[in-house]
Amino acid sequence: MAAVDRSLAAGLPLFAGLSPTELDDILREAHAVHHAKNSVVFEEGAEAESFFVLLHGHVRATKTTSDGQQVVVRYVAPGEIFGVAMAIGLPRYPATATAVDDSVVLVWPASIWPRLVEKYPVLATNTLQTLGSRLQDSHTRVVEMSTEQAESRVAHALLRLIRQAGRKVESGVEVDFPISRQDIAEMTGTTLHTVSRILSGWEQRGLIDGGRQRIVVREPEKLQSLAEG
Amino acid sequence: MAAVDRSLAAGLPLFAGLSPTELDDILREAHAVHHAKNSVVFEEGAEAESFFVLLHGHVRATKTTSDGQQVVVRYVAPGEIFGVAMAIGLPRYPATATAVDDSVVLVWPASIWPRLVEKYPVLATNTLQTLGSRLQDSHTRVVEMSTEQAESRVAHALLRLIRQAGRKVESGVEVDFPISRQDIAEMTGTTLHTVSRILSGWEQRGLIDGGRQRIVVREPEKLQSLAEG
DNA sequence: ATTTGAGATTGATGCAGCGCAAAGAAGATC
DNA sequence: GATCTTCTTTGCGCTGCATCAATCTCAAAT
Repeated sequence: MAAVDRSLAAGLPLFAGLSPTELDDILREAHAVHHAKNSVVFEEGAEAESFFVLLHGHVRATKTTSDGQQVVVRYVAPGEIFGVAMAIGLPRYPATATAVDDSVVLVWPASIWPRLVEKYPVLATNTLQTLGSRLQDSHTRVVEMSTEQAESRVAHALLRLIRQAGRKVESGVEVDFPISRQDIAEMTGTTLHTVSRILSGWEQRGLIDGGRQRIVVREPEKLQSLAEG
Repeated sequence: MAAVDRSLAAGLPLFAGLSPTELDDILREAHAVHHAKNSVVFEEGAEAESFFVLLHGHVRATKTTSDGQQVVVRYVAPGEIFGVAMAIGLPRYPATATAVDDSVVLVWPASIWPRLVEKYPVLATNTLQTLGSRLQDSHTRVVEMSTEQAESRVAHALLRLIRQAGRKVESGVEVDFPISRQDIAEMTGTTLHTVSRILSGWEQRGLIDGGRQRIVVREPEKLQSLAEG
């Protein structure tokens, strides 16, 4: 098992309130794993054998319906814990996690979670915060899908993407991992075609720059006003 | 402050793993409050001064958009913890909670949550489970709203309602609190009109019995097959 | 018993966005 | 550099559901 350096993990929200020694104790049980772009970290329905922290890269969580349609549940940003099925009492992963970029994750055996939490209860409270903000996000999405129409939903989704994973470039802010129109459709409950039309429109109006699996937002404020209808 | 009898709270998932003495210690800080039908327990955006456990009745959580549209986030069943803003790091309630029936809730000051969790870490892990299943529900809803059409979504919502709050009657299973077509519309992201048409159709086919703020499901299996498309 | 207001039904109309189709553009592979 | 694959664009017809509007019904209030 590869030893994991403390400096990689110090400062992550999950480990807030732990001393360096305690952190070392926790990291001793982990190992770092590299995932190539487009490789699957874990599959929906598989036994939840591990839980994870994303150190570098980006991971997409998706659910698939019985008739094969995919829905993007969320994107995991560096520093986040994910795959916590065990912590919430699920024996299996509820979604599929795919690296959308070359990524590095810390991996712990799920079986040690109860022991770890008993020893360091702050892990539970920190995870509670993470889960809480995910729940907020999910509810926000439900509200948006209930009340807004496609263009506003796509605008909101794009704004969220650049907030969580935006990289400054000369012309604006770019989503810093490869993302297709299909992905955005699966995030917003529309179709590839509708998203393509909407983004083309925005590009003509100079709000964004498009490209193959690339989006640069030039005018976040104008996008914001579109998002609000 | 009214003393709360241990027998009311023993056996609730939130308190799993606590001894009777520990439970008493926690209940000492709580008081029971009655809420009349249609009264508000807490309001979206208000300072999160308390957290709650529902002992009896039913509570609806809703969010309101800037333009005044309501969305039903979920219904709280007896035994559940709710209003846990503080535990997930929010200074304000993210939704409005309304008693849809005469209800009894236990109330704790939110300020004691950190101290309580420090003393009884199992509270955090139990809350983690609750939050996890809520997150699952919310994701399920996102998936349904992305991929299913109105009739399936209403069928799913109704099945969930009778599962979580169903009462056996001679002709089938009844949702055991008052629920309007408007409420169901707000749960499923459709309109009152669409829900009314759908339920009328089902009633003609003998799947359900309707009534003013009343729904009895006669044929859950047929509803299930509708839900699956 | 009457009133009143909230909830429910039902019809008519319009349109946002989906399904389908076909072609073009940009990387990936060899 | 040629081929292949994946992603994207764009046009068109169609339909599910929202929107608007009118009416009906029942339960609680007085």
